Amino acid sequence: MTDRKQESPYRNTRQRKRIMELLRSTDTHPTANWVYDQLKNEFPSLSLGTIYRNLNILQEQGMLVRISSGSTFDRFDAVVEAHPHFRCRNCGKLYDIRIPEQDYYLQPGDRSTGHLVESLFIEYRGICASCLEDGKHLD
Amino acid sequence: MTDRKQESPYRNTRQRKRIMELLRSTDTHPTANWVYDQLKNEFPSLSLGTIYRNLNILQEQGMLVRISSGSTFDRFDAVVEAHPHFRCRNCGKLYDIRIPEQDYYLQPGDRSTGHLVESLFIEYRGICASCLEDGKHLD
DNA sequence: ATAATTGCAAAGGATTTGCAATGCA
DNA sequence: TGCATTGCAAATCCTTTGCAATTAT
Repeated sequence: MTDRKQESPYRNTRQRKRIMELLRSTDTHPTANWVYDQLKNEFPSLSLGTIYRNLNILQEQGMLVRISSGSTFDRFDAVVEAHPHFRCRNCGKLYDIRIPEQDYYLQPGDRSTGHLVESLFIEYRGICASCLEDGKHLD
Repeated sequence: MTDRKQESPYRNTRQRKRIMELLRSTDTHPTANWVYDQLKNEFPSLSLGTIYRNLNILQEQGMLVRISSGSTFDRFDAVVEAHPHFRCRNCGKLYDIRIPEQDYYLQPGDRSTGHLVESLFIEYRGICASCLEDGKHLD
């Protein structure tokens, strides 16, 4: 492995740095608007557009993950490693679930996490058979 | 078990019936707009509002499931039973994965489904510990 | 008949974008 | 200095909603 300098066109602005720090400091899966509220005192002329642009860039860089929150606004998570979430259908909160991998598949009715599991949603992500076939993913 | 008549305030309009039929006839997890496009010839004065209202009602009735599609528009699935999905990061398509429950846990790199698995997203849904505690979910 | 449902159009809320000014590298 | 980034405001996109007319039960 040769070590070569990573050429990234991205810059490290104060705004971007603080957005990332903020997301790393919490496990509440904030919304873009929450991030904006937290930082607008620090940057009086901050705009929501800047928040969104940065969240998208940071996601592109793999620094954070976008969690689409059923039909309303998105949430962002600085914990990139795969881990299960729990969403409460009553209050809407989104929790991290930290359990060993072999215990990932909790059954409906399970309360071992303190939360009452009613249903499970699983989504794999990657490259589909069709795109693999014609190498379209190399575009 | 006494059998009593189910009192539902809902009506069975032609529009709702066709929306449901359409969703049952496909496994492409259509968007609201796709449904609208399919039906507007059949109902020349159909409106998107009607589609959305019906999708919400059908979801309420448990006839279909809303799948929030990372940051863009939602998709709907008439297969209500829990089953894993696969989302292609290249073409954006959403696939059903039909495998036995004990095989749910595919590892990154797995190609047993034909698709290349890169990551796994797991979300449980139910009532969180805090809501359970104060019975808030009974509201 | 009564109340759910429709079509229409306008409102809403989250996110994106064009552009001139700004500030990292 | 050059170009990514910012702030601002307007634009977009998906979804919801108010209202009067229609229709299922």
